[in-house]
Amino acid sequence: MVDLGPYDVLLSVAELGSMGRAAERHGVTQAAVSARIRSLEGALGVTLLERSPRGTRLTPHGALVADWARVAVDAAEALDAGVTSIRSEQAARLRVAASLTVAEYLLPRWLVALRTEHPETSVSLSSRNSTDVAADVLAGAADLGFVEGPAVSDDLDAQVVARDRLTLVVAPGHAWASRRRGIDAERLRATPLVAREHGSGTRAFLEHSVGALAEPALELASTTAIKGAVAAGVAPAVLSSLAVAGELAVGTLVAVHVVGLDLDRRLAAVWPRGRPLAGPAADLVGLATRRREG
Amino acid sequence: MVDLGPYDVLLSVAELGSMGRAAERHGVTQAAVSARIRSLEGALGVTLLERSPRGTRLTPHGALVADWARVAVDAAEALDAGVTSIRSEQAARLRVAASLTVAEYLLPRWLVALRTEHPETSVSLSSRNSTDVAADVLAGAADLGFVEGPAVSDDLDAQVVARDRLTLVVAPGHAWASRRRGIDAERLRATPLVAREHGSGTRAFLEHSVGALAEPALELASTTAIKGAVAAGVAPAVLSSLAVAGELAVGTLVAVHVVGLDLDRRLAAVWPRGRPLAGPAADLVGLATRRREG
DNA sequence: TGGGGTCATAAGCTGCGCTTGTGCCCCTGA
DNA sequence: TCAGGGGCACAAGCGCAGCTTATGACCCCA
Repeated sequence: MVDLGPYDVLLSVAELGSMGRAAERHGVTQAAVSARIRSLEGALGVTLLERSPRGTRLTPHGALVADWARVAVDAAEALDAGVTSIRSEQAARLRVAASLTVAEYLLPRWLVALRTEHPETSVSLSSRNSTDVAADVLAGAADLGFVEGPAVSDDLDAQVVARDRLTLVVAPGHAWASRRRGIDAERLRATPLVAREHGSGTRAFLEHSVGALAEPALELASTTAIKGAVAAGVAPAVLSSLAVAGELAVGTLVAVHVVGLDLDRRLAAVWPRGRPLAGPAADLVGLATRRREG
Repeated sequence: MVDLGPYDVLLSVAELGSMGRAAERHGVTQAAVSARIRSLEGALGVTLLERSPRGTRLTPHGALVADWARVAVDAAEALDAGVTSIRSEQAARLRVAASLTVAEYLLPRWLVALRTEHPETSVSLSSRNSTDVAADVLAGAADLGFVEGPAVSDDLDAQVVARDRLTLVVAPGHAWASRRRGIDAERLRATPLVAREHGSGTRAFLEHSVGALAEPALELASTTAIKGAVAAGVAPAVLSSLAVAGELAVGTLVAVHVVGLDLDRRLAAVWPRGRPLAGPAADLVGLATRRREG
């Protein structure tokens, strides 16, 4: 597996314009940075940085590699922020409970941002379904919750932090893929889908919107596995737009409109009613909201 | 920086259902896999795998971590496939020249797929603008090219492998973000944008569609930097839908419709006319096409 | 009841990447 | 004109992470 360390360093050098400053940011020696970059260049056989006595700039090759690397490094940082928050810290200053869609796609990046803006805040995350999240927050087992759909309890204050849309997706070769008009809800109800095991909030929301569904064609444990099965032509699936944005852009999956159905969902932060948000919880909600509202 | 090795192993274990088989896939001992997983669990303070004498399954915690990890590992693999193809191999069996959008967003994943389907194929990649790509292919300096927009020369055969759409994006707080109707082309022409240095094919295509543009508000070296500037409210930008799909889904950026303008683009593979595709070049084009067509 | 499958543990070795220390080069400013 | 500082590169030595090998415990099934 690739070691992202050198690429992380490369990105810092590119941003800061000097190996010395990048070394400082990473808490290592300038010599270490120099060696890392050189060995990276050695492995690639091209120079990535244009050195000068005044500093350092990316070469065109370097810019391409840096763009690729940014994606990987960002994903790795999100992963790290996520797993750090899972580590059951008794010392955690902020206990968050989140439903699956939020935990899977949104929270890691929020945690990365929170870490840079408020490094002193430690977060502990537990992933539950939406009703359990509400229960945890009401019982004081969590300071802050994130749920799918409208507010679940009158005893909670809520703030919408994101939206998504349940999206019917099929493989590019599927008959539905070329239907410009989409399909109707009846057709969807009658079709076996690829679904998540233990049908989470997504499935409940879908059944609430279209009515009872056919038995799943296949039940899988992870969203990634579902996407793979759909792309392989097993059956269609209904997933959050957050989950399939990349695949839709690249064309690995195709979205199919469902006539007359509005599958927009609000993703909201919730906390005990009447107790104004403060401290780390307010930081996190503010940061999450800012990502949408500017 | 996070070491993705243990997560890669975790994903293999989850997929194969046993540490021993995962060890085999990675070419290491079962003991090494066991140790890696244990140390990962130790660092997190939770168990990720449910061990049994018949094998191993993800716990709910494990499933969440695995979904996060899949994103990071995939990105790292794409990065690795990309840099491997930059390594100027004299032994390369397939020389590819690609324009920036294709090189940045599409090719790495194609190369990952090519590596698994045809491990014996080594690829060398050079990133040029579309006209240079065509010239390289015609001159025999590249076996296969990928260009933006319609075919550039009558001496080349072409095959559309993907589409994208140039997209006007602004920060969520920008005045245009709330305009349901979008803005007209005149407004776009008159507005200084954040642009890429040395305006690549994207800028040329845009000027071809809407006419001469205002002087850029800011010129930056990487797409990532442009997205950051737009999100920070510096100015709008026009980028490939491939570049902004994730940000649009999450809400970090907002797409603005430009009335009466069709910015759809075809991304095509090109090769010398009359010489039917064969060998590694045919593999790659086929694989890239299949990702769209099923 | 033994054989094949699973995972865990212990001991020992290897190699990668760090630090420290130094050298060279270029620009700047007194 | 020359000293100083900031830039990067090179060499020597060390520490530790993670591997392998070898073995043990457990469970299931024939």
